[in-house]
Amino acid sequence: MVKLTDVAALAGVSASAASRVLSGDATVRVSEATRMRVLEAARQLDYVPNHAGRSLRTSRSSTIALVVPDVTSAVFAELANGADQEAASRGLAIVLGRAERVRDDDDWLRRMLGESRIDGVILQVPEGTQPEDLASMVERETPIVIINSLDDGPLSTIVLDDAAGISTAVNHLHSLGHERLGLVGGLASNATARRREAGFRSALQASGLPVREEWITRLGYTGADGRAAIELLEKSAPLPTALVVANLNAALGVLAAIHARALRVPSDVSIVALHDVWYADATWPPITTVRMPLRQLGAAAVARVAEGGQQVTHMTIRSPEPLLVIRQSTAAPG
Amino acid sequence: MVKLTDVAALAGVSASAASRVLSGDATVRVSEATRMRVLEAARQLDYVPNHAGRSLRTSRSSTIALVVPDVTSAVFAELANGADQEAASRGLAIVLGRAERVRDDDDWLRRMLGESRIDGVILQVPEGTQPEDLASMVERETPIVIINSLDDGPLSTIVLDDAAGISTAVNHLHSLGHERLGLVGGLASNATARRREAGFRSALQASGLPVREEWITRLGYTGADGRAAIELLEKSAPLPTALVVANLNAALGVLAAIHARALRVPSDVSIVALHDVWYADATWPPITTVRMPLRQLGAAAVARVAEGGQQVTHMTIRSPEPLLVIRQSTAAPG
DNA sequence: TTGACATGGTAAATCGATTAACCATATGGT
DNA sequence: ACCATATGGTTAATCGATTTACCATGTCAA
Repeated sequence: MVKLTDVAALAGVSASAASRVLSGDATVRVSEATRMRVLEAARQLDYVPNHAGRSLRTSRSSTIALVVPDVTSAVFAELANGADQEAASRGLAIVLGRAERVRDDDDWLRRMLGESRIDGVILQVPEGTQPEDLASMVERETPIVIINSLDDGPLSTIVLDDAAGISTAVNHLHSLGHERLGLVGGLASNATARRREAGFRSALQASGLPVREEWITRLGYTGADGRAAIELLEKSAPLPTALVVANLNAALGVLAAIHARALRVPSDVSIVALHDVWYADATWPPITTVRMPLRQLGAAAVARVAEGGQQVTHMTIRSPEPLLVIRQSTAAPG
Repeated sequence: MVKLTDVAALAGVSASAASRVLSGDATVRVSEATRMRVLEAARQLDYVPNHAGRSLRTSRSSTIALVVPDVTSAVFAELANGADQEAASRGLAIVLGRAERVRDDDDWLRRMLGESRIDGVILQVPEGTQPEDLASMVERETPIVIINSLDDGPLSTIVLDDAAGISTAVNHLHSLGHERLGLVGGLASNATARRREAGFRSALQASGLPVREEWITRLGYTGADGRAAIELLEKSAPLPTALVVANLNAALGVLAAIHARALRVPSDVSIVALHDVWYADATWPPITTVRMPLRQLGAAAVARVAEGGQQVTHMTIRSPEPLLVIRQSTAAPG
């Protein structure tokens, strides 16, 4: 590997001068000619600074960890794209971590931090994690931001405007003429799920519709949870004419369970799900969804971590607004 | 952060001695008492070696990159689990890379290698990548293994036994009484897709069934590709009574397209898809799949990269054998 | 008693990049 | 003419861990 001294030698300057030129140090004092020779030498030798050397000296790794419960959740793709882009524009690298490993005691995150491989962390905690579970992270001086889950507490947080998303879904159904709406929600222990449920309730009230407790389930976000939700709702017949599903994965299960009962979507039941993901368009019928500003969430999280800062902030991403993507799972009732 | 000299000081030895003790150097010569003092000091101070320091000195980062075209493909989850586990047992870290970034010219991989942040690479190339596209990686001294795609060429490869997987699917359908089988395959430019198609042809022949070219599509692995495949097959009516779908994502599209035509699964058409993923169980009907040894593939890839070695090897993971997971998308014809 | 070897360590160099602290020469103002 | 200040650099220290090359003592055999 070619190193800084090789570049300096070729350019006929000291390593020190080369370093300052290459890092774009504004306070550097070199003649334009020298500058050019250094840059040209670096280009010619295809110089890439050694990360260990730089990182050791500066004690910064220019790397932040993005830790999510499930990388394979399609919701994650857009989040990661936003994060990537923001990181690239700041010269940061992102390493992906899978939150499972943060829970077991092999304790990936703590090791990465201890080894100084990571300057900061964006953490989406798994469903059901309580603020107390994060206590051990609070003392660290490392910037941490919790996304998409808690919206207060001793760590900085960034969340989506879940209530607005659900409200968009409710308004769509109401404008189609539905008056009997149910919610297939996440676990009550989950802060996101609570925000979505609160949004559901207030959207119904705003529309002058009744809130029927027996039409609200809180079983979780997986496909199996969605299926179970239909079983549960069935017990308190009659079913609502439309369902807001708080997560697209659950919506797959909901759809399957409805098919299994030989009901039709949307003629018997309309469905709107939160989060717009490729397979919303690959089901039958394709599912109407509400698209959330996940890309912006990712970018904001990187920005927040990169800027470090000691004070704890709580932020909600409201822009762009939740976008209704109408497909074929919603129609007028009856 | 506590460093080696802190530990050494507390234990009353030199940094040199502490280093050897902590790294478990077999050739070290220290008294048992000293050893214990060092270990105890490290424990007490909660010492974690600084990665940059170590990496700079040893010029190894103990990190390998796992680069896949789509982290959000559920197929990836198991692969990553196998890789993680093997890596952990070897004291290696894995960073996830998204292959999109390897293609654009910001050239993540080359930077990571240039910066010496990575000792080796496990690379799943995107559909349609040709051996020539990888030429620039060949010269590198860094260990690279290509997984799940090419099965020969100048770089080491590891693949699944795709033919055996497809064969398992064909045998299942044949044993149910199907004789008119179609294949919804991947792009012809894709090596995996070619292996699957070859497996399909030879399995049909082995079963004494005819190969009908008009029942073989090669449109790709996405949900939309699956939908398009049905449109294409439709033109050469009559449809086969059963379809082997080379990828579960495409199977979602196939299922949707079949529903859209008011045909029934499995009574009109049976479907088996390759790869067993959560949403196979969340569709209607739940899809019969063939589960492949992805975990073993991930582990083998890590092992191969970790062992470095200069000679190029080509390997196929055949164990455990492809496993048929019967759900409700397959039944006897008619 | 002396040389050889084992025992239990230590000192110092090294990896590559950054940066604080200098230094020589030129230029300008008074 | 001479001090002050630019200009255009260079030297050397430093980050933390590893590793090569040593160095005291102690022990044992001849």
